[in-house]
Amino acid sequence: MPALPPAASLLAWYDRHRRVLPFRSRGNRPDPYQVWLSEVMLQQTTVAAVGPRFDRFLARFPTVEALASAPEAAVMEEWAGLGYYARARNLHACARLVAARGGFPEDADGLRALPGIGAYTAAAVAAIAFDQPVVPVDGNVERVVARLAAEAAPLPGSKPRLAALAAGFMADADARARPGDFAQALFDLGATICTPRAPACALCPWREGCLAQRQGIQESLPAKAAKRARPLRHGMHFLLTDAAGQVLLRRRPPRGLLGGMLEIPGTPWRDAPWAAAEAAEFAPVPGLPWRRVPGIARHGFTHFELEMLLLAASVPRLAPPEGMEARPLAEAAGALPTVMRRLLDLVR
DNA sequence: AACGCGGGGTC
DNA sequence: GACCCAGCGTT
Repeated sequence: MPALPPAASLLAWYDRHRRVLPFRSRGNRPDPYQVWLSEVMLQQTTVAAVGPRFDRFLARFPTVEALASAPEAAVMEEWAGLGYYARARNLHACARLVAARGGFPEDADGLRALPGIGAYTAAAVAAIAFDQPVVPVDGNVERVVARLAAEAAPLPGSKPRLAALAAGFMADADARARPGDFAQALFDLGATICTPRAPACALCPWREGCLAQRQGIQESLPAKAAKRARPLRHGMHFLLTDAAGQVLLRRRPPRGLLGGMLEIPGTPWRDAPWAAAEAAEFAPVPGLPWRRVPGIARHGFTHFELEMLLLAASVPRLAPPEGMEARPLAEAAGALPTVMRRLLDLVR
């Protein structure tokens, strides 16, 4: 293992340059509920996207007990637009377990056993909320450590080695004295100095100890395995409204893509485009005179691109079939995932 | 170990 | 466009 630079240099930099963030406590002791909630929201989600949503979520569910006693549909609706909806389902399940046991476990192993909490989140909550001497390893930390050590092996294969290197920081007494600050200092360094492109090495408190910077290869690290191309899929959807301005929505199956979220009824998403005639069998109400809404709604998912066409019809009064519900069109967007909002954009 | 799982910011 | 983000659960 190469020598790691001193934690004291990073902590001194952090004390001068730390970011002020909505979900980061100011001086007072952090609330474990708020730390946990922010860490789950921040999984694969940018700080800018989480900021306003964290405040809104906290206003609606101020404590873990309030979240535990809420209906799951209310939690899913509050999460709408944030993506990775399994997070919301696991968040709710986790809140119930924590409320039942009277509080969060205070060590990483105990946290790791809860739904939606993996190695990263367990370490982050343990360090930030409970001062446990652990180093959470997220994308920022992987990048910082890969550069410090000039680790040439590509991700994700190099994950175990980078995690082992990061864990080595807790041998430094200065890091061990302030585990929460040290973790957040690593995040801030990765977000503002040791960035994926064009890192600001001239401003880095660890410049002297960075092997990649010394070799001039920092911009090429961490190496990553090539990704597969995303295929294009097609769908046709049915916007059924009534005279009272209600729109017909359907609840998706509880697991899988957009699991548990509301949607605008439609065909399955497949490789080949749909013709209106063959899509008709998927219409929520048979025999209506569907008319094509001009335009194509496009949306990108993690592993495929989607193009959707929209058909519209109206009835005097909606009578939702089993598994569906009617909502005022004006408020439907707030309850729908972004991919479905793209369809509503077509009728505006 | 590989894959499924959203959406948006940024260059 | 391509990359990446305070990753997790399943297989």
